[in-house]
Amino acid sequence: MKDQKELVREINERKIIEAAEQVFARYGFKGATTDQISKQSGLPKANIHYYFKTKANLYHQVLAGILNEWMESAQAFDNQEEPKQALTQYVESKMEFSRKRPFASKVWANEMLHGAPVVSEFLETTLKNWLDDRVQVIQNWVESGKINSVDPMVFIYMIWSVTQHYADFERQIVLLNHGKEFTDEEFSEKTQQVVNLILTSVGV
Amino acid sequence: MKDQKELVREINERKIIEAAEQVFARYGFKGATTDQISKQSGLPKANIHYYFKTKANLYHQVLAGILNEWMESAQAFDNQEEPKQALTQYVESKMEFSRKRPFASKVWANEMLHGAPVVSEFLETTLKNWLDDRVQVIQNWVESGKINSVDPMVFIYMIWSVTQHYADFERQIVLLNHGKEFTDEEFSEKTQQVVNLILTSVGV
DNA sequence: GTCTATACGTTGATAGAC
DNA sequence: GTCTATCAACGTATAGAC
Repeated sequence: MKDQKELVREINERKIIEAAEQVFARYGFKGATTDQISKQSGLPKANIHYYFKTKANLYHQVLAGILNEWMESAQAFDNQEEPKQALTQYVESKMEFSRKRPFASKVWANEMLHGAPVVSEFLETTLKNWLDDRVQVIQNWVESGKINSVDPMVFIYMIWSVTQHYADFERQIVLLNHGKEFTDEEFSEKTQQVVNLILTSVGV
Repeated sequence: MKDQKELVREINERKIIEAAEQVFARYGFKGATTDQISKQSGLPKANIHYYFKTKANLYHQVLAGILNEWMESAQAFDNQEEPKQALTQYVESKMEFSRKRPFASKVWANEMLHGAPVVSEFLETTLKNWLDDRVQVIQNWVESGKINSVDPMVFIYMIWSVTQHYADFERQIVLLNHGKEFTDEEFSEKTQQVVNLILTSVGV
């Protein structure tokens, strides 16, 4: 059984991580201040340090949570055998992630942009392994004539960049759309367009 | 005639702007320090302030330079009438920009990621106008049956995101490539793959 | 576990000699 | 125009009362 203190700890840690993710997304690691995170979370600044010791450690934990979600969405690639179904499901899953978790995507993009100082090891191991498997899947599709001949890495990077663009460059997209955000319906239409472009690009 | 002092000023301002672009790309606006910029430029810190007054002003000027280049590369879209030539030239031009000016691309991406606090006005005016014209060109291609039916904005965002990915996510790409950077030849092959995918995606 | 007050380091910016 | 020395502001982190 969890006692009350553990429960309080869990709730507060979650509040702080959610607040931190937003503030890191908006201002970057250095640009974010513990004061902003405390105000966003509704808890006093000293408590941030009580629960997470340092700002750097808090950032690590925010990224760890994002990595988990990243890998979950990656599994959408595997639930189908045929390229059309697998790719459709994967692209839709990536677009949904951009829609639902724009802060997470931005924190990730920011980390990459600045040289992945924290997640390098994850990229070289877990993600590299995931990628090698997927490259093989795509290679098999090519060899069995199910999709056009294509460099699998270039193709995967296209999927990543196009889908993540809707989160990371959200502000640019809004400003180029008369300052209006997409409705759910509009975003759903954009998603279908993206799926079509990606499927067509490899002849599916 | 320029006297010697003006010449010194020009040379030093250029040195500082180039240094600043690199440091801002690596660490973001807040993460970059004037001390790092001074060391990178080879000039003492006080001179940064002598020439540019404030760090914020220096950042503005770095972005202004990038905007100019952005628009220049944008013109590659107009030099050809037919979709195949126009798109090929534009995508190659964007890929070349990512290759030659990765720091510029990263500073731009960082600015977008954090809500475009400095370049919002440019986006809403100059870039919006450019975009509207290009949307019309693509719409005409669709209506004359030269390319598949497609949402022009989705298509343009695909071109932007895919090409810029090679600069902005450079570190991720290197880490997923056994830590090896692309040679010029490899990058040229990737460029051709990207061109093919984008042309094929709209049936060209 | 919560929170106020504060110490300490870092960094943007300037003064003033050359 | 150049550069060293220094200041003032800010932000992380902690001490210690409750």
